[in-house]
Amino acid sequence: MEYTVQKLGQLAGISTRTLRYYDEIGLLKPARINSSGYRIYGQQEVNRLQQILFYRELGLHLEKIRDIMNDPNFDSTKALKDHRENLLNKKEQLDLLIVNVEKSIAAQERGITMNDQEKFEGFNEKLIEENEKVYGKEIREKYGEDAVNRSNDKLKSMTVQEHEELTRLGDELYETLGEAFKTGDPAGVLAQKAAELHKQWLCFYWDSYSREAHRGLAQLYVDDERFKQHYDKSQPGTAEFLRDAIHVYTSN
Amino acid sequence: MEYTVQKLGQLAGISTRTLRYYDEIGLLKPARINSSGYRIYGQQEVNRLQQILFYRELGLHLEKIRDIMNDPNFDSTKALKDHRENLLNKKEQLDLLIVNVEKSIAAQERGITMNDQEKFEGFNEKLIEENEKVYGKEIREKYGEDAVNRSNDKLKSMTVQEHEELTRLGDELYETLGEAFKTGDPAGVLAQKAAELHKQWLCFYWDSYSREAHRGLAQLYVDDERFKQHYDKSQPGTAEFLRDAIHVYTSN
DNA sequence: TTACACTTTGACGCTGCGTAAAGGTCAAAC
DNA sequence: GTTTGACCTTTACGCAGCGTCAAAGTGTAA
Repeated sequence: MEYTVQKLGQLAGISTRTLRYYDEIGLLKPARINSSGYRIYGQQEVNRLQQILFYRELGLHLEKIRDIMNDPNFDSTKALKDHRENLLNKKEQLDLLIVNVEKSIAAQERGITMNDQEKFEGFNEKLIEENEKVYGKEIREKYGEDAVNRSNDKLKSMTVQEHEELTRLGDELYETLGEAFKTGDPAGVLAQKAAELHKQWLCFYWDSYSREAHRGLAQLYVDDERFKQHYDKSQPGTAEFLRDAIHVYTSN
Repeated sequence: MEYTVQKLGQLAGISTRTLRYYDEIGLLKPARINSSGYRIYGQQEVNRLQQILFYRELGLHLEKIRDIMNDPNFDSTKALKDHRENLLNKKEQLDLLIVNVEKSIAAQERGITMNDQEKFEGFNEKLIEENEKVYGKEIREKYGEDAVNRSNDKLKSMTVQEHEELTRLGDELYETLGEAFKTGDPAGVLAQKAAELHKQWLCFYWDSYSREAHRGLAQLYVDDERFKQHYDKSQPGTAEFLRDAIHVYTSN
């Protein structure tokens, strides 16, 4: 039985392009070329193609398949075992990924519903009002009217995405800070990471950053009972710890 | 704080090429370009890059990320949920693949160790001897000396790969035949597939195929007790079933 | 001034084909 | 004999996400 590209393609359920490609890379050469240049495949090639597709379904790269099929000395069992290792690694990574994606979804759902634009637009306003009511006076005294106004403007003009990121950053800071606190070392890697995150978080509100202002705010967190309560919520002493970490951070 | 490509790359742990690519596709544009054409990134870009890398780690395509980040109305929770679906599908496929790879490894290990070339080289000889001893006389009588010799030559010159394929084909035939037998219909899809597999299996031994010879062999399977025992091993009546299936197969 | 590290744009390469484009071939129908 | 229409051929771009030259300009320290 002899086959042209299309017939063989139909038999095997693959495209003619695939067959020409396999010829090109030397994976499956036709039995012969007829006088018009047509590729002609025979029974052996059908068998070989079956074997190729078998390995392909197992997810092996074509180059690997070619190695296996061209060299009879090639240890195909070992190749399959290696391949299984790869797949298991992939699976592990994939599982991790899925867990992370689910965490992210949960984090987003714990927060605001992001696509509810109406609610959101009101939300920023409310956040500012709240801010004003609670901390407005002190901050205005400490940093001046202009800075606070600029900060509020920045908050108002924030997009949903930026706001989402801010929330995420806040969460990450909170978590990192919690971990860092357990180490007890404000100069440690984790604590310094927390300080860096805090800086980034700040940069959402401030249009200019200075070490002094950063330190000052850190001190405020300790001095002001309301800030302190926020940070000490789960682990008392966290506000002081953050201040110390920021102190170290701003000294470098 | 301002960053050039390399500084930002080091900060984020990515290459400068990646940053230029992200600029090119409009995913992350620098804050400004300096007089010499250098890309200069600011704090906002660092934040945005963090967000980008966050999504990238979750395995989202850059285009998707761009959509999410550029359009504040974009429902990122939905995007993540879609993405989770994709990942779960991938996981399912991957699990299937792993099972198949493991099956294949087991199948290979049930058979001969393929990379033991020495053993194998002897193996073909022994297979022929065995063949000769058991069936040689009848087959020679039925099909003539030449055909048998050609068949034996073919067997001897077989590569490890071809032999492996032959074994696999035999296994597949055996399984398919078992399934087909349960249906009880020699003209059914499964039985016809078994007949086709049997033909392919034959083509390893025969250098020319004819329907008549195929039928003749099928009849031999029923008439000869030793062949019959081989096929009837697990389900009595299989030899007759195969003969009937081949009869139908060779009539089309 | 020279060396050296850094930057730019431009372009090819990787996998496994899909998808034209531009042109020959073959069998059947007119 | 010719015209369809279904085949076949080679050539080549496109895809994702960069890695990796190459050629040429820029910044800075010795």
